Amino acid sequence: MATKWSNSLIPTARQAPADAEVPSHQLMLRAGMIRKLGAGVYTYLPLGLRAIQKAMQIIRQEMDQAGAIEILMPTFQPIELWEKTGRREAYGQNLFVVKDRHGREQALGPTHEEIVTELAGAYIESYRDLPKTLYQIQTKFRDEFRPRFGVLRSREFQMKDAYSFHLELDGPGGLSETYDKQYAAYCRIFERCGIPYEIVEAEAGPIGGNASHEFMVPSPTGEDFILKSDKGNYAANVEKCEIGPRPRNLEAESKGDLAVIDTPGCLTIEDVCKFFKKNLGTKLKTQNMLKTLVCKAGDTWVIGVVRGDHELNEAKLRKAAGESDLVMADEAEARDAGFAIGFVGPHVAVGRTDVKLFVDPDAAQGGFWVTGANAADQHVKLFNWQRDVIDQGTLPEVADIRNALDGDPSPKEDGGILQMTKGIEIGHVFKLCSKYTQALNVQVVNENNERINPLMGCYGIGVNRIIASAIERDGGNDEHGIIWPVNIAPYQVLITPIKYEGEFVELADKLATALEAQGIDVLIDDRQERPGVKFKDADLIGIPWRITLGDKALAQESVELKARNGSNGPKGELVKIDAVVAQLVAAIQ
RNA sequence: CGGGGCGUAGCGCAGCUUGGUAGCGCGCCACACUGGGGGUGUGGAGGCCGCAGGUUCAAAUCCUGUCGCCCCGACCA
Repeated sequence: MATKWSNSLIPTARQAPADAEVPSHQLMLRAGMIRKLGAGVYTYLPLGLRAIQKAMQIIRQEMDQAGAIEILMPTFQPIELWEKTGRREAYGQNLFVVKDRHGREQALGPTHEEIVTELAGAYIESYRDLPKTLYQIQTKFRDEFRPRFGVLRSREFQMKDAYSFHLELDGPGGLSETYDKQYAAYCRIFERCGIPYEIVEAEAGPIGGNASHEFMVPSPTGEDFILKSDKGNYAANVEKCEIGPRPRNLEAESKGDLAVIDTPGCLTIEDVCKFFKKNLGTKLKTQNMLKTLVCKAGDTWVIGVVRGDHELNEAKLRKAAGESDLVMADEAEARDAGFAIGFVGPHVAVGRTDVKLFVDPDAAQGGFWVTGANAADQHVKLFNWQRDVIDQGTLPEVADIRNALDGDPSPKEDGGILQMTKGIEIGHVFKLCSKYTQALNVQVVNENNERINPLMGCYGIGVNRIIASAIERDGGNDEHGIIWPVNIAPYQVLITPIKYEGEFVELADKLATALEAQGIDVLIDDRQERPGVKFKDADLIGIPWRITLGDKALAQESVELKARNGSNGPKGELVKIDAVVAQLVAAIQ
């Protein structure tokens, strides 16, 4: 049976709440798809639910096609598992932890690596059981520090997550094979959903290579930064993006003597620049300063130096230093170890055997650097690498350790230039290898009866984000409302009788029944509203095809057919009643 | 976590400075007119002014606390 508008719950609104900033959020609220219950928590009303279910159905079909098997794991998870893998710490505040009546802590799952690995440990015992790919679609919880943009960053959301288990990385049945299958399935899913996407390299983790990819919808409202070479042969997210070779010159001569300047309370680069302008009358640019960041790996201090206007990339520094456990140093601890946090300069490394010094090429230059004086409330100017560090017996290592920026050279070394855009992450595929099977001591026996940790892959899709991205995408909305891709639209056809009475009732029902017999879902606007109201609402909720029933067309035994995306003209077209079903079937399938 | 702001009807907002019986637009209900792009009129309903204390004859308004929400920043999927 076709849905009658009056029987559904579609609370459209003329105005969006003031706190809805981005188009998808505003339109989902105005179209009556969702209702906010609290920060980052939404009820899905009928239209929202239908859209999400359409996306889920496509995902299911493609997962099944790719050989994955659906299961459903608990949201409510023993905290011990999270402690064993170290992710309680790693997730930190983003992990929801609840106590039961006995005071035991449980996590509300933000993802399910621990749970699925435990499951595999219980039932997958032999290489004969491999490979195996399990997936689920369910609710995840993340205590986002700052939920925003409606459904794009919420605290409770729908995710498809798949996990695969393998004996080997390569070859038949290997992790790479399944990874490629999932990758291909993702492409089909997003194509069927009708959303434009780009695939970028993401931070790969322990085994390197192309071990992780993110699927991004290009959009100014995205929160992830993507860099693409203008040669079209490289794309990566900002955490991952390497930068091509850049000139360096550590040996440049100084332009004057090192001078200490009192800079009371100037803890940041910005502070120092303001101080120079205000108190010294000198215009100091951030790019003429050196930012010296103190990190720690085990007992070793690792200092990363980047230009004042650049950002340190921790993952790059970690790789350059060869220290997998490198993190930003605790401030108090660093102070105790002799680092004047806020006033650190690269020459702090001089004479210290417990410090490794790394410098980004853009910072490894001559010039008149202003940087910390390694004493509280003091900076120095005219810092010079050769004189103040190298001649003092410390050799800094030059390495790419900063985040890439628009205009940087491509790592492909083909003259390409990186360009920065923003995107919404809708999918992520990742080779986990044995991280979790080791942590949770899951083993299988191989052909030689040896016990080994199976390799894992994980593959996630943000279902809500598919819906929001479909609206955010180019052509996904206009000044009147949403424009759905046909495959994830809440309904494919909206029948709008100008008057819902008499022969129009019968005609609407007849067309709806005929369309539904062809597998097309239909919403009938049976409300006793003025035509203008119905048309405005139709545009707002964005159903791809609208059949308008009115006297004018009926006099010619016709109806009006209009595509929401304008593909059959701004006013649509007149179609004979007998022909409209066939025409829609052809257009939709 | 730092800075800023906001909580008054379903939504958008005014009222607060200078305390004196709570207002506007949209939406909602009834009736009439109207009837192909949010129409018009008349009449209505709807608020513990986030919550708790305090000051006062009197608090939406002033004070204190608290909770919630939002924005910017730092942090992070």
